[in-house]
Amino acid sequence: MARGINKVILVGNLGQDPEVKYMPSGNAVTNVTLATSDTWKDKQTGQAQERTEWHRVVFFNRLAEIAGEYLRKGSKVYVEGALRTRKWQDQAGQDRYTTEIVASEMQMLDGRGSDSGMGGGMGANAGGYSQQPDPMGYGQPHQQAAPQQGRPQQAPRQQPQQSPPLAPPAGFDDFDDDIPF
Amino acid sequence: MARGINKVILVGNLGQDPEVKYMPSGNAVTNVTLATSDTWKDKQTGQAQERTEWHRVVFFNRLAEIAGEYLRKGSKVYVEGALRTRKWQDQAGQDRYTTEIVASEMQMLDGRGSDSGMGGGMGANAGGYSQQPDPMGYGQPHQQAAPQQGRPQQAPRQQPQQSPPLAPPAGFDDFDDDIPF
Amino acid sequence: MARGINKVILVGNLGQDPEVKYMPSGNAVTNVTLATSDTWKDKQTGQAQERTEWHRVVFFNRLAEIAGEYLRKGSKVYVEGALRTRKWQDQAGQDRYTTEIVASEMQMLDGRGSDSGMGGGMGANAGGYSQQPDPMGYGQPHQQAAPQQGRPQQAPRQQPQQSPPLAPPAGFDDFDDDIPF
Amino acid sequence: MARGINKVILVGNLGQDPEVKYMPSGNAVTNVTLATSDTWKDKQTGQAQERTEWHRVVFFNRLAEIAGEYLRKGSKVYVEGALRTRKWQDQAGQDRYTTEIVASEMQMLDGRGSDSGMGGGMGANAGGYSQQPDPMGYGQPHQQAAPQQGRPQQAPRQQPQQSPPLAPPAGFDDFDDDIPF
DNA sequence: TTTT
DNA sequence: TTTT
Repeated sequence: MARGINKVILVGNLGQDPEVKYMPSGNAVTNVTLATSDTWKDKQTGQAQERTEWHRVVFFNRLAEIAGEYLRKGSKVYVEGALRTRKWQDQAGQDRYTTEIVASEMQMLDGRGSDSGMGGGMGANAGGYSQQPDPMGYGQPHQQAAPQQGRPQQAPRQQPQQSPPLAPPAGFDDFDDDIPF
Repeated sequence: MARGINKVILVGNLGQDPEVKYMPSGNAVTNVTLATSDTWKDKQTGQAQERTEWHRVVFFNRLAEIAGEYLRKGSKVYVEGALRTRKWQDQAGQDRYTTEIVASEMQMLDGRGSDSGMGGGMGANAGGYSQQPDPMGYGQPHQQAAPQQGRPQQAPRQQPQQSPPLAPPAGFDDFDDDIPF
Repeated sequence: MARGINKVILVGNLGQDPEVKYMPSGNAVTNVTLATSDTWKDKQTGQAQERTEWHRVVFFNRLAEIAGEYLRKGSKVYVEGALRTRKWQDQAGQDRYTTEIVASEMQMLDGRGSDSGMGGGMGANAGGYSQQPDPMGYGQPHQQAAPQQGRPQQAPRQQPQQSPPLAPPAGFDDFDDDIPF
Repeated sequence: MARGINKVILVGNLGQDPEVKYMPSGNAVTNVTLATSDTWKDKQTGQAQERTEWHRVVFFNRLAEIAGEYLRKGSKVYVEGALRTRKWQDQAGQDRYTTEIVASEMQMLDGRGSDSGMGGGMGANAGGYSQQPDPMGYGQPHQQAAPQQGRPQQAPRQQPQQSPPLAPPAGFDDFDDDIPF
């Protein structure tokens, strides 16, 4: 249950191909960066100005697998999620904070980046939490095929501490591992 | 799964106490009307103007029970949901349409209308589809107690056709009944 | 100023080309219908099911002109706006209600339907209310060229009462006309 | 104009009283921290868990003055805005990043924290960008009275660089100053 | 009436 | 640092 509302809605383009990793539990975690931009005319000079905002978006579980399979650099995507700021330590041992959007819904808005039959226009909810009783079995091929190949038999090590560590949102998924964040 | 995004976010006050009904399957359906308003100054006269918009909101299942128990006339509430336009026939047999917001999330924003310990600030997701593994067992007392008392042993008749009939969103819940809409 | 929040976010496809009309004041009003859909598997039969929701969206002023120029049947579009239910009389003089989304922001999500250089990805705010000091002068060509051609010299008559009449949102724009709704 | 959508919707409580500052241009900038939280039951232990998310929200111009006047520690508030990540240098000269929500709309949801007649339920748009022709002249008393008292005759110095510097969103307001961010 |  |  939530006290308060923490909601983010983004429509933007991926800056890079998604990075898919697997938790020791086998659950997928996919990170992407999404660009949105504003353009305006400078009042003084009349020059066109542009500022691009880069958003770190993280997908978990089934949504992570769908994102990893269907999104590519340049893909235009709708993302809905929640803000989460993670604390981590840099090389010097200093506290650092990174703010991300933990995605709960994703929808591709173009056909690029899709070498499958899914094409632009698919939609997906956070793994296992769809409002639909059975969202057309998206997860099946992923849970059986894709992850089987991509998932290392040996649980991957936690990344070294100088980079922001993976971190599932509390109570968001079914990780058995006890990962502080 | 969804193609496209259909999202409504409302913060408003209830015009009346909630109306709770039960489907033949025993699932709860709660209807409320929510007011939002705009005020502005008339350009000509400088007079303050106000327009109130009334929104029909419908809750299903567990969320319907929570809404029925904790909301009251005047309650301030956050509602998130989707638009759905239902077709029905008036007395003359003419097609009529009613647009409602099918709520997927609700959050009380004040303590009024709550004679329980829940108070303002609680949050609830659409029944059974919470992103939390177990959202503190809200449904339990409701599914066991409240509905048991309120739910008629005999399935209630469908309302007469001159009023907009109840209608669950397709694929939204686990009704076994085949209700067209 | 608003009391409460009345917000709609849609991503969908146009069912038809936009219908652009002009108010007696010369301000544009554009209506489109937007489709969003849900698909799911029937629990009993395992059959794929689909339900399409049709949304009436109305744009005013500059946004109406941009929508009329760049959107076409099939266009995928992001729309943000507010719900408004209008009352009107049918042929029999009976009160009828129509719920629409009054758009305050629009963004094309594909290149189709655009025979201009604007392409997919443009964004536009409600006429005159952009957060940007000068949103790149979108309105200029429209306010000067397009409307000049499309706008009748004689103000068009209000539609006959059997169809839902045009109606700007209260306090939303700068109409001098006094149109009840 | 925007390419893409960058939207945040929060409902939460202020962790502290707002901090109001004034730019050299005289424009107000108000910072608040907003708490949202999730609670859930641990799957293993059945223990209730809670995680609070803290959001940095920044208001500019007229909205900053309204926020500074009416919000207080503990106030429940609705905020709509956009994500912006600012780059700044810490004492060691290292690049640091801070993500904030630049508010474009704010609405008080309770009466606490308000010693004025405005009470809970008021709404306000980003200064000067309201969709209403004249949102009841909110800014007037603030622009004339409140800021006059609170605003130093001498423009305040930019904060030392070890703390994240003030930074208006690009193209968001009418600052003449050239502040990099 | 759209879309995949 | 809030809130319930």
